[in-house]
Amino acid sequence: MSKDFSFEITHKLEGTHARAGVIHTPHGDIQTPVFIVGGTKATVKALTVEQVKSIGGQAVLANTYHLMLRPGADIVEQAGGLGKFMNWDGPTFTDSGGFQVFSLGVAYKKGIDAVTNSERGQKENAKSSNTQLAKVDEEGVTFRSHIDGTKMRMTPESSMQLQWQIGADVHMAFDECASPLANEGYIRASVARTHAWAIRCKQEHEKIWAEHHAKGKPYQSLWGVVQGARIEDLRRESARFMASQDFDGFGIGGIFEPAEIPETLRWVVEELPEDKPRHLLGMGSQVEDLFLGVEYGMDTFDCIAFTRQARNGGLYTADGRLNIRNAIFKRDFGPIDSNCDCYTCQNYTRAYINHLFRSDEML
RNA sequence: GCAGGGUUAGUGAAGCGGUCAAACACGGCAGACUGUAAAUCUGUUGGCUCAGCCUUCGGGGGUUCGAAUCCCUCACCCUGCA
Repeated sequence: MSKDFSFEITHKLEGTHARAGVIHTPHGDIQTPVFIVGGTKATVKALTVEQVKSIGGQAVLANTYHLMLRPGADIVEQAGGLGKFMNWDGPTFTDSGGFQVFSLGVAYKKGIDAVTNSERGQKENAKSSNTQLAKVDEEGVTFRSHIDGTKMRMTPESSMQLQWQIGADVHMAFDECASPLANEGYIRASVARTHAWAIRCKQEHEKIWAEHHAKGKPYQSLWGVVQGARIEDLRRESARFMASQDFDGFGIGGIFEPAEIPETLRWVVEELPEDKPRHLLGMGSQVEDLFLGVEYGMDTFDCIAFTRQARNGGLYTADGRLNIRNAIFKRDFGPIDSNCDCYTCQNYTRAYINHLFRSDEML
């Protein structure tokens, strides 16, 4: 069964783990390293697919959990798959829904900061959170829909089935993203569970692939997700384990403080095979983290931070970040970034964007 | 002309004798944003030489230990009746 999916490395940077390459998918090539654009609910918020393309977006990552709730994976399948559904003809990724186990579980109503070591996080963490929408057991996860409270169940097998229905080119294995504040015993048990789930994902994936192949449908790849928090032997063990399972690529999961990224990635990259792509899941809220990730051998990245920041007035320029809502931009009739040739910088002023944000205008 | 009601910080609006520099909302000023429960959330918002002090509740004058709150008066705005 030939798999219409491969990865080739075209360049390496001496003295680092950085490399450039190409991921070949049934929906076209992805030049790496690259940021995969967040399209959680089968839309890149506030952008048309043409706009995503015009700024260099090569691939879009959607979310299994969100699409399962709305509109339903079966509807996406009937529409002809994720790309067809959202009019994106390029490569697509789906996250497994594993992260929502975390964000609807221990991080529920606290935000991710609350489960990191940041000062603000510790303060937030002290707030009581007496309800969680997700509970983990060895077999899988029981959720309550954040939309209407319906009790639902997700397992490695069901995540695979849903992802095949949604039909992205890259699927993530169903994992548990443990809180970095959990005790070591919990984290070790969680990584063991993630490994057991990875085997089940792989088995289910092969089974579905055989069915699809028989019908002449294209391959959809499966990437294993490395966990292990900040514990070196666990991270290395997890990476070795995932490397042994014949996945098409790897996701690196977890929640990091920026300062912890280099060392953690180094542990993982030293254990992973060179010839397969590596995706950093939720790479951080700073643009600089992207460059750090490249240096430490990551090929693809995703993060919702930048689209969210943009929606809330946080804009990046060659000179750094600015908050376009600030009063100093009220009468600034220059472009956001004078060295940028994008549509917005070419046609609109800071004063106008400032006005749109202050007016809650959607443009 | 007569009779009622009203005038509170940038705006709207509570307060009706002390715990009032004055609730709340909006507006303003900033901040946050990690595999998106986020077009969301947080802080702050009279002044100052800032654990205290000063000036504010339409203007002026009273009562009281104490007034945004009670009384008199002036101004303006509404609503009825002539």
